[in-house]
Amino acid sequence: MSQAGYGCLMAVDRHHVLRSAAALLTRKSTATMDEVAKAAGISRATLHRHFAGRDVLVRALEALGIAECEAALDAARLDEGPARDAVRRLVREIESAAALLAFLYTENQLFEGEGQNEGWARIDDRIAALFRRGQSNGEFRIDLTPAWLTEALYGLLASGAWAVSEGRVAAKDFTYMIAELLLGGALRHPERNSEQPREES
Amino acid sequence: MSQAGYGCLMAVDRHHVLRSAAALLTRKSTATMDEVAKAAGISRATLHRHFAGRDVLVRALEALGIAECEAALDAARLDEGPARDAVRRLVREIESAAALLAFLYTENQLFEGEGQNEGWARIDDRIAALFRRGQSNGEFRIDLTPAWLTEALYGLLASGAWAVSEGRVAAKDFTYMIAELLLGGALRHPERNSEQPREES
DNA sequence: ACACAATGAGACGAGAATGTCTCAAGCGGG
DNA sequence: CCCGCTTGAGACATTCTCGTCTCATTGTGT
Repeated sequence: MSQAGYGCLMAVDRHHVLRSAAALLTRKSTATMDEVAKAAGISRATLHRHFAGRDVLVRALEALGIAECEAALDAARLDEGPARDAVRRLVREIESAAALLAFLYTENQLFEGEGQNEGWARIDDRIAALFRRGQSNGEFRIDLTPAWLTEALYGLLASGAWAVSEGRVAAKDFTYMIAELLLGGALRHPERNSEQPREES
Repeated sequence: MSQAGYGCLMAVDRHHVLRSAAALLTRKSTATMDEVAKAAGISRATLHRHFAGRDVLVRALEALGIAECEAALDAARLDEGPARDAVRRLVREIESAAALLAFLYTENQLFEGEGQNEGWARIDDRIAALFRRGQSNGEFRIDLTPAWLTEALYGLLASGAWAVSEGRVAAKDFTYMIAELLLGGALRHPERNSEQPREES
């Protein structure tokens, strides 16, 4: 039983369903199971065969988001080089998961008592450690706590994802705007060379 | 008919109900009308007598949020003095409405087609104009668009409100952390005197 | 004391979403 | 070719929330 071999028999693969669900729920967090099924191109019955209920689906999305986040954290090599560059790498690596993150970030408000997945605590710790490293370095200011900087990063990712999805900012500017605002803020700093508009490849 | 005279007869005042609803819906955006009523200390029947339906309640909350936002914008005197100080005044004035704003900010994602209240457009314009003024001034960097800075302010307000409500950051640091991160970013700037931790009275 | 307005409690049906079930059809492998 | 697995479509009961209704109670002003 249970699709042990990921062969060709599985016409609908969990991953494709999850991606579709993430894309839909990001835009409309109250979407029906029927809408989720239609968005994935499968029937509601099949959706239920793979995810026994809405909460199971959301938990699976949470696991996906955590996995993508940790993959981004690994790829960003947070403990190498200047902390500011690590932050830029992190934002770039996490961009593709930002919409899903935005959904989960607001959805977590609903879990209230149930206690959230411990994966988030691990991710929080790794990001906070990066900011702490930057503070020890002397790169980052010490009057903003690592916890708040982590929280602010989440907020900016969510804002950026929404702003992009509604066309208020260009998708190509996503990484640059988030990273530069988080690092440098809105103020102009004459002595820093933060004036090249895009070009971050 | 219909309580034309806002006298002493109104035992339950709309404002108290709206504040309770805002506080509850900020934490649990899918709260039931029954939960909203209990949170306000009234019965569901009475709640329905004042707000004919859930959408009416949300619209009233939206109107309240817009009103508080515009009051904060007025009180902050955005066009006086340096733009950076105007931003600090704005964050301070808007702090009391931040939780409500956070709820409405995410709720607006659901309105999809219906077109959002024009009040938000006015508020967006006023805030964006502040950032534009700072850019013309030379105070703010020009590689971050006013639209994105406005969006980022919303995101940071929401993050801050949630972080405070969950105890991840201290409520007394709310204004300082949001304003300073938005203005100065995470990087340390040796030549600027941004190192006094609190003290913003 | 009386009348009236507002509230609280609860019943009731409508509607939507969910979870489960059955049955027919498609499709690949033995 | 036939078998078995998976899917799609739909029916069905259940649950939840909503909106409306009624009725008893409270409290206030005259």
